[in-house]
Amino acid sequence: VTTPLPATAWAVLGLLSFGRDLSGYDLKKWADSSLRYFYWTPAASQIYAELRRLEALGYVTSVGDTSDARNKRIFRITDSGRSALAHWVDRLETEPPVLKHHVMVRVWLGHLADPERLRVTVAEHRDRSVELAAQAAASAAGASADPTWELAGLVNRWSQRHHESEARLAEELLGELDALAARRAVR
Amino acid sequence: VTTPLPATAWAVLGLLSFGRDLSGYDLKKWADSSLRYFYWTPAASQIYAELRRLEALGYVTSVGDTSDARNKRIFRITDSGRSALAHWVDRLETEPPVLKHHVMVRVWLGHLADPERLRVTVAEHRDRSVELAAQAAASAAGASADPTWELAGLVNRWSQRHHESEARLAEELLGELDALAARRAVR
DNA sequence: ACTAACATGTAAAGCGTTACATGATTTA
DNA sequence: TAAATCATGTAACGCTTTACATGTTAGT
Repeated sequence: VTTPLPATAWAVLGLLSFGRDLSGYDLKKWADSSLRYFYWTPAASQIYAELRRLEALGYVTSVGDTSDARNKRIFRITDSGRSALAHWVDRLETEPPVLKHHVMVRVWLGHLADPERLRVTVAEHRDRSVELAAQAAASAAGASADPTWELAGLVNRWSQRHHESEARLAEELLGELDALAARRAVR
Repeated sequence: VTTPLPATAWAVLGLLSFGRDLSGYDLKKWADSSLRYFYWTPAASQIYAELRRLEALGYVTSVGDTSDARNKRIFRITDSGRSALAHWVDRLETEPPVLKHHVMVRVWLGHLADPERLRVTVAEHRDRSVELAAQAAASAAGASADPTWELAGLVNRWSQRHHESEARLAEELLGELDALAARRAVR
């Protein structure tokens, strides 16, 4: 029986399952440039908190690092951690994706809004999506052929397409907003 | 200056901005069948909590209802509430959408997973997306021509397309998973 | 010597959920 | 009259963030 843990804990453990030993600081940076595109990026303080919890569970250990001593604590996943993570991944009841689309909430309340400002909000969302798609594409390009990374590469490409799709939907919405404004101007 | 409030509070207030006076119970039901597709549906207990907060701020009042007395408290948005909500909607700095895709986290960790189970997980996500798209389409169909509801209708159609896109991306991913399995079988 | 970046953490507070409690109303 | 649904709420807990504290190391 696997300890019930929030998905974020498994995600942090997952970052350590790709064969590299990393510090909390490194994990935060890596999360910002990978996890971010399809899941979320936890605050640094939370990463450290999760690492403490994972260590208490015996899922990670801090290894006395050879090279870069500094102040760093380098973490490594344990066999027990890898096994627990594999069980979590293999669970068939998966939580549905969480989507909280603050932009769409505003559009939905558009009857209270200035149409021009609404337009700007949606256009900014489109631009943000284009940017995210490009970043995810860059991540995907840097993928290795190593079988450990093949699935991660698939997810990178999925992320790219997801954000491209968001941009496209935003663009369509802009068109509809304009059409609606035109109809209202006629009246 | 508008009181800083979580987006969920504005969403609840927003539900009351369409001209209907509703109880907490009704708000929960309506959120489940509309807000859900592009934002999120708060727990019933949170809706009641937000209503109390909104009432304390003077953004809603409970109106002595004529017809259906029961135990119900019917809430109505105040002028002050409508004005505060309009200011929030018109803010230009919009929080980016929050996406936590638990399915993709699992695919990303696919090197630890049973490929067949991974396939099932993705297929279930695709089916769920198809279902959500259909429900959002049903919501969109029931939209009125009333200008107050025009934007809401746009968001309904956006939601439909969004979930259709999710289904399509999942389908593509399934194809890539199969291709990957085939390549591995050859080796 | 100074600044920026590295690196780890604590404390407080807010958001949100689940589980539970309570009672009224409708339907069989 | 029993069950289902309506209807509102409380309590406890967990997740997550922000703001802050602290010290180190690298570059200029």
